[in-house]
Amino acid sequence: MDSAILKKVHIFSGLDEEEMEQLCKICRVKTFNKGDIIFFDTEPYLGFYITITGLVKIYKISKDGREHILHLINPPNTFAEVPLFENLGEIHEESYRYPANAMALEDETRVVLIPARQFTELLESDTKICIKMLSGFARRLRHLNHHIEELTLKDVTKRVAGFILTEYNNNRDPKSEAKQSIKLNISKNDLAAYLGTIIETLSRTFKKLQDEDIIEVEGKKILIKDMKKLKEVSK
Amino acid sequence: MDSAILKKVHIFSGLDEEEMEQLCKICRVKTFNKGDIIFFDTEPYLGFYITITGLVKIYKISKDGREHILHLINPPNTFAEVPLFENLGEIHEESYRYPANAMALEDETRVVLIPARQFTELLESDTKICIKMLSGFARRLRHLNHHIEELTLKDVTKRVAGFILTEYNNNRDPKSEAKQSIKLNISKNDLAAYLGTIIETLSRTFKKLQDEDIIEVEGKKILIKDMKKLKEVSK
DNA sequence: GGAACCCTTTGACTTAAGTCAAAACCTCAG
DNA sequence: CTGAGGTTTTGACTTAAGTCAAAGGGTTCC
Repeated sequence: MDSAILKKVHIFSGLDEEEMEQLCKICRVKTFNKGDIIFFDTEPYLGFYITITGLVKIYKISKDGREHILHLINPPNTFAEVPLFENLGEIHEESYRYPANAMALEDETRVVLIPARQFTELLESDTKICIKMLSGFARRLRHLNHHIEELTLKDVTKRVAGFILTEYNNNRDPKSEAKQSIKLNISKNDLAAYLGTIIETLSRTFKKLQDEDIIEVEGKKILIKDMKKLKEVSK
Repeated sequence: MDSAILKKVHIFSGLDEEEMEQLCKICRVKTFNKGDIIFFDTEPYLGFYITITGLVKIYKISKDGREHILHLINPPNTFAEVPLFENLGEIHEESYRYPANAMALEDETRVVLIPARQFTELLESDTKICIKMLSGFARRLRHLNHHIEELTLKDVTKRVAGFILTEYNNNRDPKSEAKQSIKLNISKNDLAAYLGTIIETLSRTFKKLQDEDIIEVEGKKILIKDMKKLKEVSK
């Protein structure tokens, strides 16, 4: 596989040519279509993944069938690395499983599998990767803490407003000119599961924000009509 | 300070005598009483902490004054290490703050401050510490994921039951003989904040579980009367 | 074009959990 | 012992959000 892609992945950005080549040798590329399962939480752990194109959701299903999305992984990013370090002894045991489910949300979602054993060896020989990995984990921890804060201390309206704002800040949309808008790349059902609610409530919340002239929803496009009010309502 | 204490901390367990001594030189011990603030989220980041004795809560306050507890840190464990790796460039800037508040929950809570700059240098020279640190982060990530799952997919009753069970499994109580019981080391108010609810709801939930003969609450002691039902109700 | 399908919205209803306020309980200092 | 403080429980009420069911709307594929 092409090493140029791996270079874009944060944790590998410090590797030299030789290390890169070694890495390329051990990893396998897979392509998925929308709705395909990358792994279930019942499968033995093989290693972690890197997204190259497309979108991946990491999610759990409750006993009564409700789904909650823990992460949405955009390329180029890693997922399922946590088990690598969790119980250093048990990692090669058959009973060691993935901690959640992963599904491709777009067609042509391409991911790279980095097998656990080989990668661990690479890690042990390179502090730089370790520190990059630590920084990746740190960011994810921050994100999860933020997510918990949102879920426990804020109601759905605040969460929706907050989501629109971070989404807007993350991709100061080059496509839609100077317009203050965002484009959802996931279904509303998935968005609801990510925000810890259900689609009906999400729908009503959008309507409420629309009635108050704060946003305007046209399918997957959300126009921010009153940034000040939106910020106010998200707090 | 005494290096024997630091050795018990997981991430330092692999250090040799010399490294240990170096570490001891740079760190500072502080003692707090119940209710004392260790740091606010408004303070500039100095470094991370290790608990030696006592109990520490890491928490956030919402705009309307509600509190949510992100972690309860028992000795010997670290906290506030995440900022170390988050934005490697900005760490020494004055504007770099702690991400949440930390408060001692018991008298004689002793913690060690490990200053950021010196520790980073140590890290760069030692893969073993890095990997230990990674494993610590991994465990915390797992914990947070689990916490999110609980908060979004389960109601308060299930969360309370789940809390009792994990608490019971974590300290198969040597003090109370063969009895199936746990002892809360935090106030019910704090427990409520940790479970993402409020004290009234927690109180009612305890009562409900009591009425169903599943547990018995006597102040800070909780007796498990029907383990099977408790497990059932936690799912 | 239209049938089949999925995704989303809307409405009516239920329920879990939060709010507010008062009472009960606990414990510790004087 | 007593009273002031905090903590916990209880009760009556409100409300946000979930459930269930039906109707719209848009896409795709023969």
